[in-house]
Amino acid sequence: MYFSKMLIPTLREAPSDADIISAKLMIRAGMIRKVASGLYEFLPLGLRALKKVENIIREEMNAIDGQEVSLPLIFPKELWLETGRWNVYGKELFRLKDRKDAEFCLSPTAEECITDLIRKDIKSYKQLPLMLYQFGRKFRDEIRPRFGVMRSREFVMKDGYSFHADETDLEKYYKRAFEAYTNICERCGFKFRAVEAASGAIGGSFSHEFMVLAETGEEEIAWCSCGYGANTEKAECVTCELESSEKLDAEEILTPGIGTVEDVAKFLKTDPKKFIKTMIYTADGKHVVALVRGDFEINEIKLKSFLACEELDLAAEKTINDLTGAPLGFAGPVNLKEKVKIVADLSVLNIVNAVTGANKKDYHLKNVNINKDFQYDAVADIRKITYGDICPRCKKNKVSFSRGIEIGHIFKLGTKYSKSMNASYLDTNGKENFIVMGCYGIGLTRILAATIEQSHDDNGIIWPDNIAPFEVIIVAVNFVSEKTREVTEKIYKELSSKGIDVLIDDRDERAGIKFKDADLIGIPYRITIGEKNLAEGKVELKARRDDKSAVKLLTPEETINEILKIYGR
RNA sequence: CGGGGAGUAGCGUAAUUGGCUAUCGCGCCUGCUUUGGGAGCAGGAGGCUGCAGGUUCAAGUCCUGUCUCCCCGACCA
Repeated sequence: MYFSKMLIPTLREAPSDADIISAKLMIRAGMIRKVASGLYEFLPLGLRALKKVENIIREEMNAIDGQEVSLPLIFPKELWLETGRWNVYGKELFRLKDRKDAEFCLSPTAEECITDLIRKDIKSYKQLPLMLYQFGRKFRDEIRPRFGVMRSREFVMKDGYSFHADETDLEKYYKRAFEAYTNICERCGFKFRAVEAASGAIGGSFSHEFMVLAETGEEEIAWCSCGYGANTEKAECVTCELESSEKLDAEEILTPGIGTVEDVAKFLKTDPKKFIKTMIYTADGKHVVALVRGDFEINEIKLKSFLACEELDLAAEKTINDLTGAPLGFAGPVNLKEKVKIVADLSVLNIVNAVTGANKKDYHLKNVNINKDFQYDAVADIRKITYGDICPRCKKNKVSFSRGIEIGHIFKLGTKYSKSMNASYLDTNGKENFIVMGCYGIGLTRILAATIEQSHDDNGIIWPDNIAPFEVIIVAVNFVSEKTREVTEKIYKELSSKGIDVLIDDRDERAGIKFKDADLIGIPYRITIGEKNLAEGKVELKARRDDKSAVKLLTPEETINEILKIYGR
């Protein structure tokens, strides 16, 4: 492939609205262009890299008996009503109408469609297990698209769905899928971690996220050297130790205009750990009180999943007034139980002589004790894990935190979709059972961005060997020279015949420009052919990841062999 | 959804209290000279200043509306 014939519009400067390094570099390298907020065009170089990723994923999916299919991008509302997700999915769902006013949505994921497909064609245990997957555009109307292709409104994803006779078989397959995802991450050259995760709008009992470790990641993960790892949305929290002091009698204290835990603690010269923080929520229209220790925070995702509600929001100030009889900042659990459901976090169970709001303007209570001064309806792990927390698995080490980019997410769905959509099969006894499902997603466009976040320098992208748009770039310093041309063509032909993707920079440009562009677009290996070295029968070979000094002077034959060895061809 | 900022050539940008033919760099085209880490000289093409109204002798600049983009916030009682 000749550089001069390809559309690779590199830029010296990134557009001013590009917000992270990977977006800047992808645009500067001529891989993508922005069309509108969260919408991008893929140019030849970008698409080539995307296809490399696609092939790796395809190989791994085929290796776990996946079969590739292609589902529509537009789904009818009816399917989404069956599972209730037409309403649950909310504003993120792109909706549209046809000329007859029938409603549709653009695919953000395809559980409904695939379940509809198999319920029509799977009737017997003999047809199970089965795994179908596809590569496709996905659409999500993000609140705030940003970070280039990392959080865009249209993106490319591989989504796979497996179907099983029972949980045991799903369990077995889930492990294989986990391995396949691990392989994909390794083949893409990622530093990554697979962690337990909350399953969100997809649902199901259990899920793992594959996180590429990067400071710019939007997700936070908690992990321990014992092997435990979880998204902080999901990470379990251990119970706090019981305090042994004697329980005193509750007492009202004046705290004029002081509402936040921090301020009251300072005012009373006590520790936020002695506080029971009272958070009032509205869950699907009903009020709920959540209690948590003063120095901790409520994990709304845990709370939401505990309450099994669809919408959860902090209550409006007026609601707080009506419910507690006091303004924001003075709510407490005492005398609230009759009015509202109270869910206590594990962390409040063992506080003795706690401080809480008094449900009275400018007053707090001290020496409040659970079961003595107030009751609760339920207790659950509903707080956010935080610095200093002990690992919930080994219960020995303190957990560590890292930031990550979620590139893949696999779920044990169980019968969530097969039940609501009535997808069943007959077992060996002729008895009808719901099909047990798993689902496996991975974002291809996000993989590209994540790769660049993890692998770049001041000069540009540094592609890992496996997903580079080209594996080798030949910089012909002076392509007009007969000799240069001859050697270039020879190396090109030899490498191409072995399936190596080679880009020849044949442009009539100065060497400096060619080197800068080669570095910017990040091709892993560069062969430089110049007349001085050629007079000695030599060409240069340099890996993009090495610095300038690591150049090898080799004969064309040696160079070819070296490349073939690197790529194992 | 709330608050703030910004839209000028493919990219990055300038334009004083409203004032002359809308600036400069990169990129692009032509020619000459150069030729191993973003060359030099000369010449050239490219703009409905986001869009629609308004104020004015005069609008990139002021006003109104609208669209788009970016940033921050989205509540820890």
